[in-house]
Amino acid sequence: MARQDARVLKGFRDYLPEDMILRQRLTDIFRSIFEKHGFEPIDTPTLEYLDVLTGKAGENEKLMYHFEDHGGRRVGLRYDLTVPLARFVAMHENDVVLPFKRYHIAPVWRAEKPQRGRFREFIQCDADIVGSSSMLADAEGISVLADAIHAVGLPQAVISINHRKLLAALARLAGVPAEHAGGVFRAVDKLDKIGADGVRRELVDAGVDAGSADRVLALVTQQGDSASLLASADHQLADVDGGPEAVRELRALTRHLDELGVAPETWKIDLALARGIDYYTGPVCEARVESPRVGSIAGTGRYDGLIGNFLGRQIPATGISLGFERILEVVREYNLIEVPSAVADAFMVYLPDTIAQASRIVRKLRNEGLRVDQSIIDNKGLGAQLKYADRRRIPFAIIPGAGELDRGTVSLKNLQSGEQVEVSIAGLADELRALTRGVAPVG
RNA sequence: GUGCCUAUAGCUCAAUCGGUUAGAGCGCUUGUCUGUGGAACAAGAGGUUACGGGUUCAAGUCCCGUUAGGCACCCCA
Repeated sequence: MARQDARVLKGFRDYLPEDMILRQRLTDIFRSIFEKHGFEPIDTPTLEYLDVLTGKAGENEKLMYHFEDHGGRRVGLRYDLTVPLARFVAMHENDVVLPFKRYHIAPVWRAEKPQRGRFREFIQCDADIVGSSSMLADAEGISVLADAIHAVGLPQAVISINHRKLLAALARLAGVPAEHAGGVFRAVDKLDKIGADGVRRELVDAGVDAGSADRVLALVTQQGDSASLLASADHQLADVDGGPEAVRELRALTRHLDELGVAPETWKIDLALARGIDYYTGPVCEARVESPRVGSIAGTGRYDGLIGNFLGRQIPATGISLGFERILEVVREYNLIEVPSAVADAFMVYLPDTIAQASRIVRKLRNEGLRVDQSIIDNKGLGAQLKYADRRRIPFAIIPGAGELDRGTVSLKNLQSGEQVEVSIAGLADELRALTRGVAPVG
């Protein structure tokens, strides 16, 4: 018989139990941080009308999975969680309380070329605040970001903060015409990657004259601590449209960060930070790690125009996106999160004479909240069953020997050390709880 | 989507200039060993050399295409 090919699509992956245990642990950490900040969960369909996803512009359509469904509708798999949020708020305006704080942990799809930390199906972890113009909202997002970095223990993660309007004002000051502002953002954002000369070349290629390009570069590469950068921007932009407002907002934001207890050494103002997404309108922020080279691991930004596309009137919004897959790459590289070796706490061995009593003990342990795998290997000896449990990396085996049961006990074997003790059946649950504490899952 | 690199057993890798039946370690199965696993020893299974085509007396090795992975673009998490 011809065998069906077993294969998966490029950029799509299976997850083994050991993968999923770690992935679930990481989403548990993020969920708990989101909820600690008062964000509430929502979900939306994976499939949306294509025009909802692409909006009027339709420019990301190339990277989107889209097709015609059986009813002839043009549909697409969601490309991010932000556009669905905008549609969600517009449709449920009467059911949500503004400012609306929601988090959303769910897969999205992009038809990109896969690389390390880049997949075609991947999890996004977003938290957004809709309906607040206050810099408190932006500060809240950065606080989530800082907590997430801290909780995972990411080494040397740096949070850079800038403001889209500040960058636009600097470009205006340098003499760049407004229609080239987008090109300036894209070019400047690559500064640490391609260097000043590379950015200059890219600016000129985009149609910016050489003098303006040099002035832009000089302005965004000013050095100094956050306060002095803001002071000098304030001075330079005093008469530039949008400049004073941007500086005022960034000052408010950084003050709130301080009030929220976000450690000052975890973030810095970076006038060259732009971020690619074109719908950002206010403060933007990005976290990067140097190693492994997976690029940006999280970003935040204010996007006051997006939701209005669905509502017909403007609603301000700001949000954060944690780069789940890339953070996971860093976690694996540095072994940052210790996860239980198996889901089960203990493995109940099958012995032909004591199966009934063993099953009753298993039921009792499960009712007490312990995770117990009962052996289904009834044709092999004790040795083979211990080996099976150990290969599953279950930490303990319970051996319900007839002699022990007569004494009201079982043997409890630590499969790592080989140590074995006789434990009373009445005290077994407490004993197991004590022994497995510390590697229990979050929440 | 574009360009470059890579693909040999479950894993990590070897195979001279294109030359006989593609090897090794680890892992796996079985036995020594039917209430006590991991060690040791012995035996064994496992390969259309990613897939498809071509050149050649002869292809894992050279050429073309496809698929998948990596890197750089693009874009982004």
